[in-house]
Amino acid sequence: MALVSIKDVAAHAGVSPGTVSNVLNRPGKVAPATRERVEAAISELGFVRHGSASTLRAGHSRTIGLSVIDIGNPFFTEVAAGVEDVASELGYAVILGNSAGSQDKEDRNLRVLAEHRVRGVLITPSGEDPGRLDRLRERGISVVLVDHPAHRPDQCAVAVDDVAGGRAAVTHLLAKGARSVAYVTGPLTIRQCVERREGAKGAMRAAGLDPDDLKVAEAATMTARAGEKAAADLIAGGLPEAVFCANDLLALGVLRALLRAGVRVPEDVALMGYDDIDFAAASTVSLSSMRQPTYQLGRIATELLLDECDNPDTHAHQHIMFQPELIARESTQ
Amino acid sequence: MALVSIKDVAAHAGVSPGTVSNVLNRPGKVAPATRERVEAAISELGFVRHGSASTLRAGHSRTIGLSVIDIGNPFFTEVAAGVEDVASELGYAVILGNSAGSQDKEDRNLRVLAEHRVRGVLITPSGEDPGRLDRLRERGISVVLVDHPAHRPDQCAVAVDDVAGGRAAVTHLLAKGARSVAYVTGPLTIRQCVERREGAKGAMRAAGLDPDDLKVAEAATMTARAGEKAAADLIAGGLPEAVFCANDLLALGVLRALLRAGVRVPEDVALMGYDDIDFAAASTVSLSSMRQPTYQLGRIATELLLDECDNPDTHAHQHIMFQPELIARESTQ
DNA sequence: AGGCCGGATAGAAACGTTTTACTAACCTCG
DNA sequence: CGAGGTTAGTAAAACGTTTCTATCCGGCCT
Repeated sequence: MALVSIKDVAAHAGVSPGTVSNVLNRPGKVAPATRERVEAAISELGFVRHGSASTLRAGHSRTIGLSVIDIGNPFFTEVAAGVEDVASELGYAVILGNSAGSQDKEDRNLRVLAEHRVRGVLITPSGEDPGRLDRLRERGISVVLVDHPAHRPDQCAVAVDDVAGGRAAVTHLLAKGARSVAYVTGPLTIRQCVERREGAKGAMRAAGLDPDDLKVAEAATMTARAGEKAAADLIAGGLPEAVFCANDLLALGVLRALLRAGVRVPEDVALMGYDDIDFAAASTVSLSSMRQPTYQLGRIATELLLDECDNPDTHAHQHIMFQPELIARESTQ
Repeated sequence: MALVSIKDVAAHAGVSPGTVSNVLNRPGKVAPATRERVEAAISELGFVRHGSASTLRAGHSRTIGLSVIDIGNPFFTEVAAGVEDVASELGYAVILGNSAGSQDKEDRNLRVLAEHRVRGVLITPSGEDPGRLDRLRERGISVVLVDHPAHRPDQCAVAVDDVAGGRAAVTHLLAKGARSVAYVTGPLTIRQCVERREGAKGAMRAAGLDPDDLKVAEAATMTARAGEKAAADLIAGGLPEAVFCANDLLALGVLRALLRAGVRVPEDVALMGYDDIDFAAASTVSLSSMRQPTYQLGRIATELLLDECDNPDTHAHQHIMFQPELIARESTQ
């Protein structure tokens, strides 16, 4: 169990521990001959640097945190893939936190990240409490918001315009002839849900309809199962001509419930999702959706975060806002 | 930036640092009055323990590693959700590694985990080289295999019987009347792909067919896109009466390509996937599949790992093998 | 030739915990 | 009433790095 330390390497190579450290961190500062000797010793002894000791002394780690709302949602999975790719390219480890929509769980996760002295945190916040994130910043942990606009100017954020997305979706539904529209949403504590609703209302207003006629059905979670339940309520309460869902998971659930109830899509009810996850195109009735640059969201957020960490002087905070893209498929033919 | 340390807390509470440490780690060992004083100081000063210092001194961390083959695959996502839930319940952080099917990337990830002195590693190995895992064990890092049988007796593993799964799937296809079967697989470096193929051949043998008549199409990755490509080859080479895919992602791709080519499923070709991801039931033609206890796989593997870490004396290594379950849907009607 | 300079390395301190003696005070009981 | 045991807390060492300062040495300049 007595693992080989930098001292053992030093002894084996006939140099001081400081020199080994230099080989590891500033190879330029050490004479080629010595460097080779040390490198030989390292591989001979199978030395692996003790990350905690390094973090402790250096004051910062090569680890970042990623906190998402639902790791089961392909949207976040794809974000995570982008994050993981960049982090791994730059030698950073990623600690994953799944808030499952609960502020408590998110707080617990952030605490764990703080204890680990992560270099920075990528987060899609579940609520609207910037205070907790400010506390991280006070501790020297950079924060980049993912799929969320910036809370403050001196902060990076990568987002997609959800109001525009909601507007485009419902405009599309109305253009297909629908006069009554329902909005199946996740918890209205989630910003994305609220903004997509505002966009939807805007579209109705623009079409000369009363935005308050948008029938809103709030599901407890943004999952297919919750979508099925919401659709049942919708069916019971009288069906609209079109349904806009806050994400594709909900939409797939709604679709399943509608078809089971003998409702034809899109003939009886037009249906739109959001996110354009891979499975939207493959579903029973292929699903119209709003596409977002998901993988890019993860990549860019991570690049911004690591730039902020590694080049604090030259780093310029950025607020990036992508525009979503409408993908029309069978469900709104 | 000078964060508050255990010494500051000690000074503020009028005790020694050792006592603060005891409050943190063995609250029973310190008198209630003192404990309260220390706890007050902790929250007053906003103290957060420095995980690296703790890891360094204590010799072990409260972090585990999770290395999967493809975080974009809902199968692994669900495993990850199970892992994350258990870890978070027990106060462990999870470092995520995505090997993307590459041994190199997996090696890099394992190295990062070793540097972090993680307590243990959960891994679905991409190849068949137990040596690298043994090296982790030599460094005192427990390893639990996920969705993979044990390499050795003194090791925990949680797996699902892939041979049985392949056999059940093809038996089902043959029972539906198919005489010719194709197997669309991912890289044959992946054990699951090989074993499901063996099961498939076994089913053919049992039905009095020549197992070598199983037409095997190997896709480069286990994604829907690769499945589409494989299906194109299949169509070009003459269609079998049934197609068995090594996972649902491939199957969804095959389905898409077949339908686009005007092939009816299941009338012209019966189709089976594997994993029973949520989207299998929602696809254009709902997909028959082999269900695995995915979330449980993650939960149980993590419980075994943390038991091995926290109770090394009483821990009994276990090799758990689940049986998959056939879910018949439209695609094999 | 003596002083100086700069490059290469050694040596030691420090990072924030945990843990191992160790002490002091108090109790118990013969 | 004192020996022995228990409890509560202290002080100091240790974990494995990084980093700062100091030292050494060879060569160059005047």
